[in-house]
Amino acid sequence: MDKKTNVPKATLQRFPIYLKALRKLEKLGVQRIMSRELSEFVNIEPTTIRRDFSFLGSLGKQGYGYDVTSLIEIFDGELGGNFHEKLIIVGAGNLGKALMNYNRWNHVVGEIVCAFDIAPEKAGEVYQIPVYPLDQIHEKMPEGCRIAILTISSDIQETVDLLIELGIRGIVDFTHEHIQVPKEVSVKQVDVVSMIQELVFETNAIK
Amino acid sequence: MDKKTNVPKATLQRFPIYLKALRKLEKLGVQRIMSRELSEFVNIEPTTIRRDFSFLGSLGKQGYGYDVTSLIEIFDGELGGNFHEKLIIVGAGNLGKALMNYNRWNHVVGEIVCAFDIAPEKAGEVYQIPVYPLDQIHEKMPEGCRIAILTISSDIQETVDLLIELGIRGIVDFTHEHIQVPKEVSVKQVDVVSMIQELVFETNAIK
DNA sequence: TTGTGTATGTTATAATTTTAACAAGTAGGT
DNA sequence: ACCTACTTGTTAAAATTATAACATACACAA
Repeated sequence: MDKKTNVPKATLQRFPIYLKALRKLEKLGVQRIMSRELSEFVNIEPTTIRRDFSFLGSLGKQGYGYDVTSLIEIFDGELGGNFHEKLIIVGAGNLGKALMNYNRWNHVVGEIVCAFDIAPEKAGEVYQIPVYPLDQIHEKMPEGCRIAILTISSDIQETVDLLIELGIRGIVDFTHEHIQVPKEVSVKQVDVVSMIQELVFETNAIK
Repeated sequence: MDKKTNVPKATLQRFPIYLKALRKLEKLGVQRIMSRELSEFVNIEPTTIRRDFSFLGSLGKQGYGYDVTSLIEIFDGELGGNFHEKLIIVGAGNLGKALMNYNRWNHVVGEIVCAFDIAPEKAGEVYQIPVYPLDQIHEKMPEGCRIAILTISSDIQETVDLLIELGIRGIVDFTHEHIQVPKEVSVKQVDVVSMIQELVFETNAIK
C-alpha cells in the first residue's frame, strides 16, 4: 500500500477515467485492447496510458495489448473496489435525496450508511437510507466513517468543522461556498458553476 | 480575449477557487488581503497565488496587498460573469430537478433556459424552467446554446452525439458512464464515485 | 519451431507547473 | 518629506508531468 504513494497525482486522477472506459468496453464485448485504441476512446495519449498503467505493474503483453477484464479487476482493487468505505450524506435536501437515490454506486467504494439534516422534520428514511437530525450526529456517526458528502446550503463552515472534529478526512463538497479545511483533510469540489466557467473559458479559447 | 489562451490550464482551474474564497472574505467584511493570508485560506502557496493573479494584470499593490472587492470584479468578468451563456439540462430526473432548483447560480455565468427529458410525461415546468420531451430538442434547442448539463441515465452516448450535432461544445457530465466526444468538445466529469475513489486513495496515503 | 510484425514498458527528452529568491515600489509612521 | 518595513510581480531554479524514441518480448503465422 505504501508504494502507491509514488503514483503521480496526475496519473491517479486518470485512473477513474480508465476504469469507466474499460467498463464500457467490456459491456461492448471488447476483450482485448491496445493503448492506441484506448487512446482514441479516452482522448489521452497512448504513451501516457502505458506509463500510467505501468505504475500498477506489467499489466499488458507485448505484441498483444491488454486484457480488458483483468485491467478492470486491477483498477477495481486499486481504487477501493474492495474497500468497504462507510459514507454519510450531510444535507437531505433535493440534491442529497437525489444522491441517495443514486444507489447505483453503492457497494463500489462502500455504501451510504446514513444521512443527516439540520431540519428535524426531514428525519426518517429516504430510499431505505436512514436520515437523522444533525444534532444527533455525535451518536449516529458510523464507526470508522471518514468520508462525507456535503449537500447543505447554510451553516456550511460550522458543519465542516464539526465533521472534521468527528473524524471525517475526505469531503465531497456540493456547496457553492468556499470551505476551509486543515491540510490533512481532502476536499473534492463539485461546483457546477465553476465547471461552466471553465467550459465557457475553454470553448471561447477554441474559437 | 486571445491573450487569455496563454493562461496555463492549471491556473485556470484555480480561478474559481479564488473567486469563491474572495466572495466569502468579502462577506466576512475583509476589504484587503495579502497573498500570505489568502494562502492559508485556500491552501495554495502564496507564490502560486501571486503568479496566478499576475496573468490578469497587476492587481495588487506592493507593501499593501490586494483589494478584495476589485479582485472579485476582475475574476467575475474573467470567468464569464458578464457572459450570458445559455444552458440546458438534459435529463429531468431527481438530479436534474435538484439542479434546476439550484437557481442560485443562474445569472452568474448565464441561465438555464430549458430542460429536456426522454419521458414525455415529464414535460411541463419545474421551478419555472420549461421541460420539453427530448424528441423536440431540434426545435426547442436555444439559439447559440453551447453548454449542456447531462443528468440522464440511459441512451447516454446517443444523447451526447445528438447534443454535439446540435452545437453543444461543453458538457457537464453527471452520468456514471464513460462518454466519448470529439476533441473540440470539452467534458467536465462530475462523478461522485470517482471522487470518493480518489479520496479513499488520498486518505489512505496520508496514514 | 522459427521468424516476423507488433505493442508493451522504459529510458531519455521536452513541456508544463510549482516553488524559491529577489528587485522594485508602496504604505504608513515619524 | 523622508525612511523603513513589507508585499507585490518577476526572474531563475526545481519539480512534476507529458511526449517521443526505442529496445525487449510476446503473439501469431507459416
